[in-house]
Amino acid sequence: MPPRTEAARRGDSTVELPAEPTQAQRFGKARTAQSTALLEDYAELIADLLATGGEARPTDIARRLGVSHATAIKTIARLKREGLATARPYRGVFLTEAGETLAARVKARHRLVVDLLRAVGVPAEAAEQDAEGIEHHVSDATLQAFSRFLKAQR
Amino acid sequence: MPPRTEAARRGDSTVELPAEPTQAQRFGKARTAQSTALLEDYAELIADLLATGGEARPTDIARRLGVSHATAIKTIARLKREGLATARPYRGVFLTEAGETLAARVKARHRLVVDLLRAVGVPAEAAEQDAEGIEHHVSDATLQAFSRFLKAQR
DNA sequence: CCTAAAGTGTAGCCTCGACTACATTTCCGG
DNA sequence: CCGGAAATGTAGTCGAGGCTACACTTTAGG
Repeated sequence: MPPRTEAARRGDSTVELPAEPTQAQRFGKARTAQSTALLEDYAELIADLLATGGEARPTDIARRLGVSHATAIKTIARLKREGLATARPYRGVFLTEAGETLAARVKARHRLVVDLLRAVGVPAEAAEQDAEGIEHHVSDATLQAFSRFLKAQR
Repeated sequence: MPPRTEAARRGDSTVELPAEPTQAQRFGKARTAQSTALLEDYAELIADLLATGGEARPTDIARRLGVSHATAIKTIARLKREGLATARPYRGVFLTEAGETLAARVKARHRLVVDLLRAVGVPAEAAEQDAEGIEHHVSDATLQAFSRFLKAQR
């Protein structure tokens, strides 16, 4: 039936491990998180630009994220498709209710992650850098734990 | 020259923020980390399969990661291109020296991340789940901080 | 007021990572 | 010893997220 691999033919153990659908699910979730990560970053950045500068222009967004303006515009189109932002040609980008909510949640989460990293002794610059990647993979349960931990520290 | 956006025309602040190439770099790094994440997962899993079962077959890898076997095979091809693994048709997958090294590093990092999450009070299941996504974004500096923190705790 | 520069948008191309569908190889069991 | 099931490999497609190149608006400033 199934071909044996070289290793198996060499006479190695070939112990039968009990199924791991769990691990598959974990990887799947991590992959999914990845797909929403970009939208979260955009929402957060747009909210920030609107708050501090009053306007969110594709070029500014592109510069802040380090991508070309064309890429930014395409992603903004995706934000619109997902109902997170509105934008009319040559008139800047704005967030919908849903977009604002997401941005607020993402911002709070970012701060919490950075604070926790700092609390366990991670240097400031590394904390900021790593948080950028980490934040998108932190579940609510973990977030709550972070919050509790920080409260206990102080 | 530059068109003003709707918000700016509405008379909002438009404060001039001093450049942020820093943020762009951070996002860029986070994106790069993402591209190596998959290879790290594969290397770690292959090492695990070889250690516990003596063989690493594309189908097993696919099942453990929750993807189709075609996807697994394509990624294995990429591992070969990157010099991390070797594999001959119908003969199983093996790691090169570089692949083994990577796998060992990834495995140690994974454990450290999980341990730290547990140490700050994250429930076991959430820690395992989140670590799967987080681990790929943890820098060496952060890793060292984690290690120090855990040592101090005990 | 009218032009040119900056910003905006569009089109086309690339790679990755995932999929389905189909072809090929291996080797177990009758 | 050979037929078929399971594993393996190949081809083609898709969307996301990048890019460059080119076309079109807008508006500051002479």
